[in-house]
Amino acid sequence: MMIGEVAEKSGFSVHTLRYYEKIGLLPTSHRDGGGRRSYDDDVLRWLEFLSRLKDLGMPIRDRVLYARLRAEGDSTIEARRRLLQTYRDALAKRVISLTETLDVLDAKIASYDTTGTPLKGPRK
Amino acid sequence: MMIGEVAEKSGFSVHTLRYYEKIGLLPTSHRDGGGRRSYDDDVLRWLEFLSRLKDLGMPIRDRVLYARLRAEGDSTIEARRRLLQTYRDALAKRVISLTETLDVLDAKIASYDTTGTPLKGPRK
DNA sequence: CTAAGTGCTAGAGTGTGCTCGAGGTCAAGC
DNA sequence: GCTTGACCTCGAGCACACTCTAGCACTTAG
Repeated sequence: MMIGEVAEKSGFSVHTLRYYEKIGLLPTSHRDGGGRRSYDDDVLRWLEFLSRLKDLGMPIRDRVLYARLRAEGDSTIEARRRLLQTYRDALAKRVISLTETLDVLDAKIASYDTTGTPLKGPRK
Repeated sequence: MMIGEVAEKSGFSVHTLRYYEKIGLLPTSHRDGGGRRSYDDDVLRWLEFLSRLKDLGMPIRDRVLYARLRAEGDSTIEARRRLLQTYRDALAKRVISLTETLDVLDAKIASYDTTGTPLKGPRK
């Protein structure tokens, strides 16, 4: 696969993929005869996982750290586990908080719908 | 209340509060004799709500828009409702997606924890 | 009376995470 | 053999949301 296809399948732009490689989120690409990057399917699973880490709010420097540990092999499994555990716990809290926010919004929207005036009691 | 107290109670910095006023997230403050901003308790509830909007990912532009509509009074209730509804729906999807991510992380962490079969599992 | 503390403005600076542009190479179809 | 389009590098630029600085004014405790 060339970079354009990876971009299309992963949802990251070509620019972003090259940027990710530069900062160490993606391993140094294998190149074809013409110097172009050549990828195999594994990269798509890795990008999907990276995308989840990004989405849950892991900053890029920790994603890079995780990628570096991963590249170092099995000896870093414990470090990776601890890193993921930290973000997992934060995420669990965040899901709870966002669920509360969802309730707050629903209440607010309901107050707009029923009374036409926010934060007042129920209509008689 | 002066700005420092609002900062302490709301969790926003003094700098941020002045910035929020400048861009229209907070109404133009009343000033005391010495030209200092003076707030009443309402501002804390408003800041808490703004904080939720921020937390759910509403960009500052739309928070400003919401604040502007709110300042314009009851005639904008329908517009505000629509705005909140949009973000509520996105948030509902996001909560689902983050819950999935939580499962993904838990599975991954569990695979790291299985010391029984040393690392023959999927290595993403 | 004075020093510490808090406040003020305008505007510049910062960190994050991309995003884009200039100027070029390379492979394939017509 | 030329055009088209995807790729390359390097580095600058951008959007967002603050965050901080300089230089000054005001208030309050001792």
